[in-house]
Amino acid sequence: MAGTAVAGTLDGVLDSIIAGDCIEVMRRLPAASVDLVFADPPYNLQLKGELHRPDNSRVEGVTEAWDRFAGFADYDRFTRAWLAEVRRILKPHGAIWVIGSYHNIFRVGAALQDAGFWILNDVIWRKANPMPNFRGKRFTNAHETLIWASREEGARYTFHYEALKALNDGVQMRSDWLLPICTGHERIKDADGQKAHPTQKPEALLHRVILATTNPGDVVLDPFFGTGTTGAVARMLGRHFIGIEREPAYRRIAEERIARVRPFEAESITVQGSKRAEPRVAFGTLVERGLLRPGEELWSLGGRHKAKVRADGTLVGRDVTGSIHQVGAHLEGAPSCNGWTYWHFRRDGCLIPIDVLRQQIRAEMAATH
Amino acid sequence: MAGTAVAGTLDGVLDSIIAGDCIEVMRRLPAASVDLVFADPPYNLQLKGELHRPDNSRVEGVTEAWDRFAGFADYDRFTRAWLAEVRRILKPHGAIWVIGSYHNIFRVGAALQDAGFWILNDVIWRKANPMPNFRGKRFTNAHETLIWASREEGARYTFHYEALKALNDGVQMRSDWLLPICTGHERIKDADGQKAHPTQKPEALLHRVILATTNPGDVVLDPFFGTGTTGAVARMLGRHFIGIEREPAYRRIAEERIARVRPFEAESITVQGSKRAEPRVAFGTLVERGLLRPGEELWSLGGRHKAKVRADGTLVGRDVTGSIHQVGAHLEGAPSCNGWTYWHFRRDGCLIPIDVLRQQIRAEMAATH
DNA sequence: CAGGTAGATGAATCCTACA
DNA sequence: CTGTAGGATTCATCTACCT
Repeated sequence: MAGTAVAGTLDGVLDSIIAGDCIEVMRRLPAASVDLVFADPPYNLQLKGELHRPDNSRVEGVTEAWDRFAGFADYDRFTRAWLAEVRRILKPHGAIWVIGSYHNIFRVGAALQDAGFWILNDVIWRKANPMPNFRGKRFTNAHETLIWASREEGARYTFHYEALKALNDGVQMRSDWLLPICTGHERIKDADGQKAHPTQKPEALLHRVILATTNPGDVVLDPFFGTGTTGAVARMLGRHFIGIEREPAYRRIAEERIARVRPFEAESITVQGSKRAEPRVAFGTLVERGLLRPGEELWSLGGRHKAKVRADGTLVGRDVTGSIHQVGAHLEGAPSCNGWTYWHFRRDGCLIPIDVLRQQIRAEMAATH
Repeated sequence: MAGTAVAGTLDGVLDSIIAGDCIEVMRRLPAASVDLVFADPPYNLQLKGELHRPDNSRVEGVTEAWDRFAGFADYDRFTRAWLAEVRRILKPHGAIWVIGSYHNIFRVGAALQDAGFWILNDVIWRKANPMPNFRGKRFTNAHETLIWASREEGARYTFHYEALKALNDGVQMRSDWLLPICTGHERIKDADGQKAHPTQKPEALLHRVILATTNPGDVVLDPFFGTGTTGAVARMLGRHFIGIEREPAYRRIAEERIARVRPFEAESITVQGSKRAEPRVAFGTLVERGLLRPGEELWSLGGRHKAKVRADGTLVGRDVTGSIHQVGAHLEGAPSCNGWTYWHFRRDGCLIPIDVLRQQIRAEMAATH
């Protein structure tokens, strides 16, 4: 399946994985020959020591040599070099997607703009099940960023607006996508049962990208092919792919994986819409949005108890502080308490359950789903 | 309310709006004097076919290609200049938030890193009610990006982890925040009923930023103050603010707006505390005070291991002697161990964590304080 | 087989006071 | 400054195994 580059045409490399460094390989590919590039470059994570979960198990970080750079300047040189080759081999109406995290995406985005690409959207992959922040020192890093750009300003590009709208229950697809990370059977393991690649992307992500921004028969090139998610999904969806990958182990896995793919089957499969029953609303949200004021008093069901709202969404009652549920339970001497129906706020002399405010927020959220 | 900068201290500018260009104004402010900077810089770039310089003057009479290059270079110079001043006036343990869209955020992020700031998170503001993409040519641009960065790698920074967790109904706050855009009564209109500022940010967004990353009494500076959302929320939450704004019309609106703000009472802005902040209690204290007797046996979590208390507050286990943490870690073969939750003592046939005794000591300490 | 529980794991820039 | 040691810290999901 490994192919050889041929000047002028893509004969011999279509639907194959080319061995080698992506910059050198792309140099041998003909100009203006590729419809879409999907790139998942090294993130330059700069991990220092070890990290342990609260249960003392060790977190397996990305320690591979391919993610090590001397510094930002080194990383920038690398980025600008591969982007220049991408721009050369892209057709005039072609486009690029790049995925990254805060470690690298700002540098990639600036380099894209400097190279003359024209950003069409940045898209947020919201991870349904991200790894938590174990030490409680930052926000859960729960997303990654994709940039979608055309070859230059004003260039035509492919975008299947209606298909994406259909995929999104009939409303316009937004720039934030909720998708689970790649786990379970989809995650490729090696002979030892260890993950074969540290950063395998979910097929659902590539499904959406390729469906939205290519036509059947188009050529999709991935310069950091890894275990071949891009190739597998391209093949499923009836697109051609070209993979470039340095590591023989990754190439072998990708080849076997793609050989098992049955094209067109995916098109008949309805997409997975992860529907949540009732979106959870934090009580703190009511405070943040000004529906309740910090310092405002809430009355219990029956009016026997009072508590004061704090800015972080906790309550202060007599001798007790905590969530609306905790404070309610404590004041009632009950094992548990539904704070949403227990607590009431006063408006125009009437006591109104705070659950009314939750319904209001849910209505807004439903509009965005 | 407009203040005058004073070398060495912030006297005279605290809780005021300074007129002028933010770079020049910051130059007159003392170094290492500000706890937090929140910046909503101009996006600047090629909106509706017009090109603006950072000072908002129109760029005219240049070719498009030259324009674009000049545009980015100009914007970068401007960005790096104001970031350099921010870095100078920030306290060593201070931090910065910047908000932007794909037009500018990649350049800002790269400039932050180049200036030596250390990115802690990028945070996605998911707009509950974004403007749809009317032409159906792209994804609905439904988010903006914020970058949170400390002054340099390894610097301490303020983060009220527990408060944010409380605000999010007891689970860790993620990096994607769903909040409505600024509309309705919150949106400030001018005499004509037109919106007074094109990009007024919602107070809920600032509420979360300021609550999470400052302490009451801290100084929050906003170099692109606009109609003063940062100042209004800072005042509500018992923080000081410094605004910098060029446009007299915006300054006037902001002053009136902030004058109307009623700060929340002090009790309501104290947030859920962290265990880290509680006074340290030595295990030996429990022995000294007779809560545990020398020679008494402790059982591990799960009951598999035993150890004996010594008079000096160390433990003796199988083949090991040391602190409650060291002995626990050794017996479990773990890199570390919290002895307070690991070890249990026996009372009336029940195993009780020794942490209960620590709570008892802390309560006594609080009462006598 | 259904149902419940325990264990594993994911692109991570993940501590800090005190000697 | 560095080194040492106290002790604080996790969510959603999938697999394996047990009753």
